[in-house]
Amino acid sequence: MTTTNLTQDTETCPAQGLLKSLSGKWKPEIFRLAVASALRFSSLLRQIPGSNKQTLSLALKELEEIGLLQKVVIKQKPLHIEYHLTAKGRSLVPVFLQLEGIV
Amino acid sequence: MTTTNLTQDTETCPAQGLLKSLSGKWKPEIFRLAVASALRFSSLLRQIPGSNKQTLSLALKELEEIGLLQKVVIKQKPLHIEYHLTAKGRSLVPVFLQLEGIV
DNA sequence: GCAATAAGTCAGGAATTTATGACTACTACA
DNA sequence: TGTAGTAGTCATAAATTCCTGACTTATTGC
Repeated sequence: MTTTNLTQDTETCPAQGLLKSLSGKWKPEIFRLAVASALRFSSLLRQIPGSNKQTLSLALKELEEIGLLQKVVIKQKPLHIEYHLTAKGRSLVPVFLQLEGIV
Repeated sequence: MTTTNLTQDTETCPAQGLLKSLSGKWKPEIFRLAVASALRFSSLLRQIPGSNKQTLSLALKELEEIGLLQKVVIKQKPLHIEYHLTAKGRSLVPVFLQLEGIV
C-alpha cells in the first residue's frame, strides 16, 4: 500500500518548513498578490497598507529562497525588478484555495 | 461562472487567518500528532523535545479556539484531558498532505 | 497526612519579528 | 546641476513570541 503517511515518527513535521515560510505578517498577502500578477517593490508597498520596506524586502527574499518566487530584472528604460511565481509557487495555489475553503 | 477567485481585491488574504493559526514554533507538529491520535498534555510535552508547558498550553488553546481541536474531559479514575481533532481539523488533513508534497 | 502525577497558570526575561526614519545607488528628466 | 523615481540597506526601537522556574489545584496511592 502506498498510503501517504501523516502520522510517521520522523523528528519534525514535514509541512512545517513550508508553513513557516508562509508565516509572517505579510507573506500570505504577498503570495496572494503574486498569484494575481508579477510584483514590483514600490507598488507592493502601496498595495499593502500598513506594511513597510524592510519587512516586505525580507519577506520577498524569503519567498525567493524557498523557491516560491523568482526575481526577474527587466532591462528597460527605468530598469524594473519583478517577482514572479515559480512552478513550485504555482503548485501551491490549489492548496491556498483549499485553505480558503476551510476558513 | 463560479470560479474560485484567488486574485480578488478584498482587504486581506482569506487564507491568512488559518495560516496564522497554524504558524508558531510547535503548532504544525501538534496538529500532526493530533492527526495520529488524541493528545494529552503531559505526553505531548514528552513527545515534543525542546518545547515547554507555557507555549504548548497556549498553542493548544489557540488550536482549540479556531476549531481544529476540541478539549475532551475523560471522567475516569485519574481524570484525563484529551485534545481531539474536530471535523474542521480533519478537513485540514488533505491540505497538510499536499503541503508535504510540495516541500 | 504526605508524596506523586496530571494539567495547567503566573511573572519575568530572552529571543525573534516587525516598524521607523535616514541613507545609498542608479537612471531619467529639465 | 538639481529633483524625482525605483529598489533597496542600515541602525535602532518597539512589539510579539517563546522560555524558565516557581507555584496552584485536583486526584490517587501509601
